[in-house]
Amino acid sequence: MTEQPAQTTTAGDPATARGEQTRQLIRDTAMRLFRERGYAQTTMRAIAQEAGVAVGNAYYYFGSKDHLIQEFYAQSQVEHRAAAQPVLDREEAFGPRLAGVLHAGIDVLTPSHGFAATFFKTAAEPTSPLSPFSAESSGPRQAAIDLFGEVLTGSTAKVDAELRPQLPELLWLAYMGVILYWVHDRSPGQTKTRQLIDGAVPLVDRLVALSRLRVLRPVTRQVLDLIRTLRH
Amino acid sequence: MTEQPAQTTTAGDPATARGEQTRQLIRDTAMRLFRERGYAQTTMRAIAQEAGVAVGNAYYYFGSKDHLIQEFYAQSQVEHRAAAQPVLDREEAFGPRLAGVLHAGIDVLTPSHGFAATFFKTAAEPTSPLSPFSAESSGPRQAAIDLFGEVLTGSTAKVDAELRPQLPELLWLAYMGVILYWVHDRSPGQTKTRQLIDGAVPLVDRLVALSRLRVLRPVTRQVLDLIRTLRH
DNA sequence: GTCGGTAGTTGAACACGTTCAAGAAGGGCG
DNA sequence: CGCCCTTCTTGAACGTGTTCAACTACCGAC
Repeated sequence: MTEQPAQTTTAGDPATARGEQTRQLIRDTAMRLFRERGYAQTTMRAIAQEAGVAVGNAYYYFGSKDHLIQEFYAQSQVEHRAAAQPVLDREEAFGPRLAGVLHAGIDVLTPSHGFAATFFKTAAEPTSPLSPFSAESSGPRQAAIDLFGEVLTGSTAKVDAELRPQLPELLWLAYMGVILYWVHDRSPGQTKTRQLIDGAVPLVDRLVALSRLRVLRPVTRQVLDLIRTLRH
Repeated sequence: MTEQPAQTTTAGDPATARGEQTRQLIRDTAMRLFRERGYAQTTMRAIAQEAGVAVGNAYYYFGSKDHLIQEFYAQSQVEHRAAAQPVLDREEAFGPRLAGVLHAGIDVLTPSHGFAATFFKTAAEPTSPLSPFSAESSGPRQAAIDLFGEVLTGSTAKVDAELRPQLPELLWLAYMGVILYWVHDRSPGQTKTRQLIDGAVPLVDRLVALSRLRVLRPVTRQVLDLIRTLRH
């Protein structure tokens, strides 16, 4: 229950609902404390106190402590898109484009490695609205998938016609895998995740190129059929 | 802190420490309630009450509510091993052996799909001792990896010499992937997970066979090098 | 200007996981 | 039997996320 209010934010209405300021204040305070102390160590009481509001007020805007995470989620996606822009402008070949966008994603997340790691557990719960697969986060998810669509459309790569429509989502899935690795990555500066990207991208690149080969056509088909079956 | 006591259970000493009975009573009660009500809906107070002990007593044996999950974890692994035995006795080819063992794993987990799903989130947290990658669960993990080792050693498959030592762990990783899909699988009876297994196993089978081809040797090497780099 | 309704705000209260100081039970040893 | 030490057990108390009935602030309508 406890719906997010700002249904009014349908389109550009500058001075929207009265509480918009409070909403942002609470969100920003929460993000700051998460970064400073970590997710578990940040209490709702602390957020409310630092923001100068009552505890219940935070719950008026955000259904739960977990919902504050979704805010981080959306914010990161926007930053990722922005950080990817130079890469999309600069690179033309598929491989470098993909690598650049993946690196940009990790760049954006890196300052939050400490607390982001702990909260991705919540994202893993299927019933949670925070799951990257859930309906509730379909907005940021679609934006992310679209970003990988741009990786593809802007590139010079020739892709199998059947594979092409599926590929953006598959690349996004691979990105989720990279993030899963990154979350568990204890190497200093998460350098291993960087190695993962640099090592895996050429393989993906080659695999995509191979998908057009006549000999491999049946395999490509088989894989794509399986994927189509497994999608919900 | 709060170590699990029964260090004494090194080998077969039948009437071990005094509290062993209590320990099992609490564990069994917890498992029953988890199945009946789900993980989140089962309170520690309820477990204690149903087991007829004080709340604090449960914490004497299990460091936290999450630690009770690890018990489920270990128990499932043992059941999986047992359920896989007929398959390993019956099948000789790599593909059917792998498929059989994967299906056996899902068979064991199926009755707990409802609550297992919610608790796998805890397993996803890197800092948690419950993570399948953590040191604390290295016991069950190694047992699981060994099981996939048996899938391989007992089979007639010819495997690339360099790939062979890595393969059991890779198969286990794939199994983790299957479980991740299963956790999110909302299809009735989780039939899609079954389709995933039946669809993916032939592909894996073919891939393993291809790894021996001279033409693909460089790629195989490249992949294996990457994996070796990424292991912690 | 006042009235009414919506949007926003409050903080005490609840249920939960967890901790801990206190005690009980058991057993080896004189 | 009495002593001591380890193992086990207790339940009140703490801090947490969350709820909710009550209250206030604002704004349009008359």
